[in-house]
Amino acid sequence: MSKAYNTSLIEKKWQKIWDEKGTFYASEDTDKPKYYALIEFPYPSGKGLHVGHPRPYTALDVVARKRRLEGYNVLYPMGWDAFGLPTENYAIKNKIHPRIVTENNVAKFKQQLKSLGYSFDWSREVNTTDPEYYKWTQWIFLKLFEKGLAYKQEFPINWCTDCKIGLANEEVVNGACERCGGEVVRKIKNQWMLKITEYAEKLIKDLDLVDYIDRVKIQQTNWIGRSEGAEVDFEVAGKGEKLRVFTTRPDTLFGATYMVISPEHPMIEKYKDDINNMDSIIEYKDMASKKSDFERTELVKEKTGVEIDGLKAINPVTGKEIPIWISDYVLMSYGTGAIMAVPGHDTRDWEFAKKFNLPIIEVVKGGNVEEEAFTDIQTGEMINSDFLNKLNVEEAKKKITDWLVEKKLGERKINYKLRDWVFSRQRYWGEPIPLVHCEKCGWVPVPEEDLPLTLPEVDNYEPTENGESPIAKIRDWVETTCPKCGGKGERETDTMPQWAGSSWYFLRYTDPHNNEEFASKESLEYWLPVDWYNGGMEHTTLHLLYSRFWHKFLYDIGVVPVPEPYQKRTSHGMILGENNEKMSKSRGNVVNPDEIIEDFGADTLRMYEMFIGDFEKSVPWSMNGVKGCRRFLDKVWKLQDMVVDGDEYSKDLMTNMHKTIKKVSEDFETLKFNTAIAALMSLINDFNSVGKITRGEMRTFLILLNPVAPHITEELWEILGFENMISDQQWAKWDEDKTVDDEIEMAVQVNGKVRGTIVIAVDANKEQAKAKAMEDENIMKHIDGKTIVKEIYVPGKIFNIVVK
RNA sequence: GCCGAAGUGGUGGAACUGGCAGACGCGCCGGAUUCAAAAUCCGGUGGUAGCAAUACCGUGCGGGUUCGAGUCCCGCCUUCGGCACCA
Repeated sequence: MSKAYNTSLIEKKWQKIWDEKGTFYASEDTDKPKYYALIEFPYPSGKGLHVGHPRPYTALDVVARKRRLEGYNVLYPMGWDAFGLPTENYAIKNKIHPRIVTENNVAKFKQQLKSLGYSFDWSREVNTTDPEYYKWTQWIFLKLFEKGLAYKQEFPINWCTDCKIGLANEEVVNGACERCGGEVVRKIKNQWMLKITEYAEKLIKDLDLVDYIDRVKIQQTNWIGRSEGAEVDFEVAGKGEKLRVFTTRPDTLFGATYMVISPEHPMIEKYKDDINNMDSIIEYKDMASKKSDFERTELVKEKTGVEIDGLKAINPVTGKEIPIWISDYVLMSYGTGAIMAVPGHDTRDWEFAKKFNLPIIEVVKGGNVEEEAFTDIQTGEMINSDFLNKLNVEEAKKKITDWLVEKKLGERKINYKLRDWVFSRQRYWGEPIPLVHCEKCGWVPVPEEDLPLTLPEVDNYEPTENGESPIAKIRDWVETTCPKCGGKGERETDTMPQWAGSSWYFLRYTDPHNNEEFASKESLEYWLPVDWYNGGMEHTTLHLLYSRFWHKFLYDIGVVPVPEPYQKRTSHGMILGENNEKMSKSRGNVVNPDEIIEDFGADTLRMYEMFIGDFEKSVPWSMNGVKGCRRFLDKVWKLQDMVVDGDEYSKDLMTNMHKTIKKVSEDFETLKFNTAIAALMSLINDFNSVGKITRGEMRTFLILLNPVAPHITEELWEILGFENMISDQQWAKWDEDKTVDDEIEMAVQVNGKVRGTIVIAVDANKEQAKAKAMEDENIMKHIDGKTIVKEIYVPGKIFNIVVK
């Protein structure tokens, strides 16, 4: 009889062996094909590991372990994305240095991850807050600066009027400060920006080069939001000045009955002396400035706006004077900050025109513009549009654009929704931006040999009264000499956003201890691109896009060898509480992974998270489900008493063995971990009904289960005296011919309803199937007395008899 | 409001390319074992009717295409993720 299945003993034992032997270190053997598997490195929060973390980690651990058995040199690294707001806020509250907070959190996370038995190469651990790491984050920033992709621009931040600090969007709740409830307004700051828009086209086009799940590609494409259209100049009456708009519908120009500019548009300031209702304009501006962009979107159902009294524009094709309004639905950050309003054919303009009683002109026939805007571009025909009349929308677009270009009234233009990346934070816990401002030379980079520019010590991590980062108070750090002219200079006191360190960490993993370069050319050549990157859907538009941008930039300056960083991108669903709500302390539905490991073992937790449901969907936690997985592993443990001699598969189990190898092998590749495990469960049920298994069957079974449950399988491998360790073996192979049964059960339908089943050879023909079917009483009953009008026979699938 | 995704038994989910809906697990019911319980093992388990064979109904709702629809098409509803009213 076997010993009891003692999870904590077995799991600690193997974790120690793997650690000591360096079993999962990526080897230096570069003759082997490489495989680079990557998961999003965690933010080490003070709460410790969440049961959501192991889901993606286990999934790619399964892939990594399988790849090793398939003969690949695998890199599966782990690190810490450790700069960030929660740590900083914790530091402020508890007056502990964020570095110490980070160290503690990392230690806790690391211990927890180790207890799950992941095959990470811990020798390559990186930490974004380590000066030896952020030295290179700063270096990349300087390269961007050097190439003109970093620039300063005025950009609004969320400003809490009570705390007098800038807030992240997340900290603004219903227009109020999350911590003090104070009023939040938009305050303009001069900020560092990165020109991601310069890469907009490439970021869309090169999606063709990679294998991302469709919804990731779609979301990225939509986020970048390319649209073709035209910029058109409208003259401001009597001012000799042009007001430029972007439109995707230049064909509707004859229907433009008014203009709307953003409340922040510079024209307002410029012509303030000509504007008669400046008071109401300023009032409206103030109101708009109190809304975050998100609130402008969410709360503003009813259109609001104010007409500028004193300025008029001239429609360039009709020559008519039209009014100019301001409204917060027009944003300074998209297009030109001004629009031509065509209420007949744009829904927002229509609502606005109805509310303020502005004229609506129909220029595309097909709808009823008194009832609603007609926005169809497929079916309409131009009317009321002079030389465009009778054309369809597509033709009209082309003709008017040519006309505008010819008359120098406008030009073709491709616009993107994507905005440049605001790269400044007025915070302590981030990478210092390595620039010095000199009166004479302007912004000057810190020389490369002086990197890393490390964070100075401060007494207090709170931002200053005027919204500057706390490091602005450390005068002897701020005051320095200009690296260029040697004169007086001041350091930039803004730090980088959390996204910076995570935009290139996968490059550092390839050569994490390099002091000369962020990674050697050879390492990059060998390991890139990442073969499989899994992460959350919530990172699709920010992190994933930012890191692709940085990577493409590095490619363009010749320091990385491939144009795209990640060959394949997949995404996992969230794990919710048992009550189907997001896990959170306040909801009292948090599950602690340590307790699951303690009570059931790491293998059970790993297996449960893979079995819990569709990997790509969010799914509620279930304690009973955990028990079920433990029950399965108990059955696996008992198999050792059923093993009999024989390297071959027995006749009874032959087809099942080959089927299961195929199923598990394929499902692990396509994120269908749940059905792979279901197949292994079925197989063990078959083992139990046969009552004994050969060593050959057991061997294969352990190899198939190993990626999911590595500890118990290594232990059984050892107990049964198989050679070496499982991690030295080869992945199981299947024989396609042996995966199919000779005979199958086929459903027979009459008029599309199943009336019986027949057992026939897989390759039986229609006549044979029909003969069998006619033997079936119930089938005959439904055919009797009727005429057969059609027989549909799909070999191996179905036999359907249509009768009348 | 916009972008993306998803709705299947009591429950988590399965279902290849349009081909027996509910694999596998949980729960529940019955039985074995036990002084008893837990654990374990065996059997059953979508709904309605029927002793049964079987019949009808059934994949969010309403239509449609097809010999055949969870799967495809049109129109809705609900839930989740993301957001920058994107002209």
